[in-house]
Amino acid sequence: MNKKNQIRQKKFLKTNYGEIESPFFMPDATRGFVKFLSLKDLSNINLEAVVVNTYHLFLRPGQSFFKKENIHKWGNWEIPVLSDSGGYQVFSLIRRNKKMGKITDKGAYFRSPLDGKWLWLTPEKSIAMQFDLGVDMMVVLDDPPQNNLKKDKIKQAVERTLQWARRSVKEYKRQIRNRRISFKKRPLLFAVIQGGPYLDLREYCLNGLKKIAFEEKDDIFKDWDGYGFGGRHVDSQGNFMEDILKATAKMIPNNKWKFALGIGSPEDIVKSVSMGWDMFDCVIPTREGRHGKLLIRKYPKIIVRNKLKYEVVNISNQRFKNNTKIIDKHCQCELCQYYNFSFLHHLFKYQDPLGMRLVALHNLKFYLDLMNELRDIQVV
RNA sequence: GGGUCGGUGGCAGAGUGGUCAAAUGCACCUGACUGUAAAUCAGGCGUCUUCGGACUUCGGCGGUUCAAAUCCGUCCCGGCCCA
Repeated sequence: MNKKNQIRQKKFLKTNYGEIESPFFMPDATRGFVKFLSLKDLSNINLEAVVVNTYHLFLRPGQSFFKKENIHKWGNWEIPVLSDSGGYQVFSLIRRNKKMGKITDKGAYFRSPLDGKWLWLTPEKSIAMQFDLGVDMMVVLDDPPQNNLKKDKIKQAVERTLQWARRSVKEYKRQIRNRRISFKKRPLLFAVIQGGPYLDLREYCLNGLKKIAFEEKDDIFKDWDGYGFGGRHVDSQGNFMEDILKATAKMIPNNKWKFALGIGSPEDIVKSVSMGWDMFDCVIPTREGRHGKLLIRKYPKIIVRNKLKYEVVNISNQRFKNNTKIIDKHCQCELCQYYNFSFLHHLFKYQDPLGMRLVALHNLKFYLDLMNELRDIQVV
């Protein structure tokens, strides 16, 4: 470790379901479960928190279901659960495909991909649903624009995000009051900073969010618990938008949690941690795992100047047919303990769910190990 | 032995004179995936290529035709029916 490196200040996020040390990674359990992975699988790799999705759980099993159940009891989640607001679906469903709905100042009007039914998602409904879910951390509904839109369109999305954030806080306070939740037991509330690739818009958005917090401040709501980086963090070529991520992290007060929504690839995470981002969630380890992309760490495990040594291989490639080596003899996951490249390749040639599960699990372990490592060093 | 239907690219299976290097599916090869409409999606899949094309293919051989996977003859092989 060179002299510029310094021991990172230990930070712990306190939730109703325990503390998590920063930085940490949460897999996406969008529909209330991490695809292909059981609670036992997840506990075997010491998973610390998950992200569920308000929109998807709204569709099924539905809000009324959660009037009687909560996500912890129902899904038997004994770790902190964060719910995303459905804001990303405003982007991924509606903004990317107009047939899927429309966005108005009132909220987002979705056509369900499940059965075609229409669903209004407003900032208020999103917050109320997140209370019904009984999660430990929640995010306000936001409007994430494509990065390549004209600046005035992105400004519009920022304005809408701000307006929605204010309505979200009001609903948050209303819910806390009605449910008589103590300040200590409250779910944490995250705002989302939009602004696309424009730093001045990001700054404008952050200032707007701070202003809302100031104006809405009372004995129930003191301030945002954290801020998320909204929208897309990669440009149209898929390059990580390092500068804007770095500048945005710098603007956020250090006593606030910095949530890098949807980030990202292992190297993007390493960079983001060095910028000060604390929290991450991403579908890469699980989705790409199911698609046969296997992350393999290289030894010795060192991270120098934000460079992480690892390789990503497609296990379906013919070259693995006869490779009977163990995948990573240092890895403690089920895949590396019991199987080899060749057998895994075989599982994928038959598209057996076992292969998909094993790789998703392995990749997730890769991410969790990486986060553990990043806790011990301040990467410069 | 007689009759009849059929033999198409790794497999299944379209096509029945030119628009056919030949639909489609599977298999195979490769790539993409970043707050999950994703066990999904995209591309390639005869040979060679200076990426413009060039060359060899639809059981074998031989014809007809300007032109044949497609029509005719014959042979080989397979299914079914009759002896």
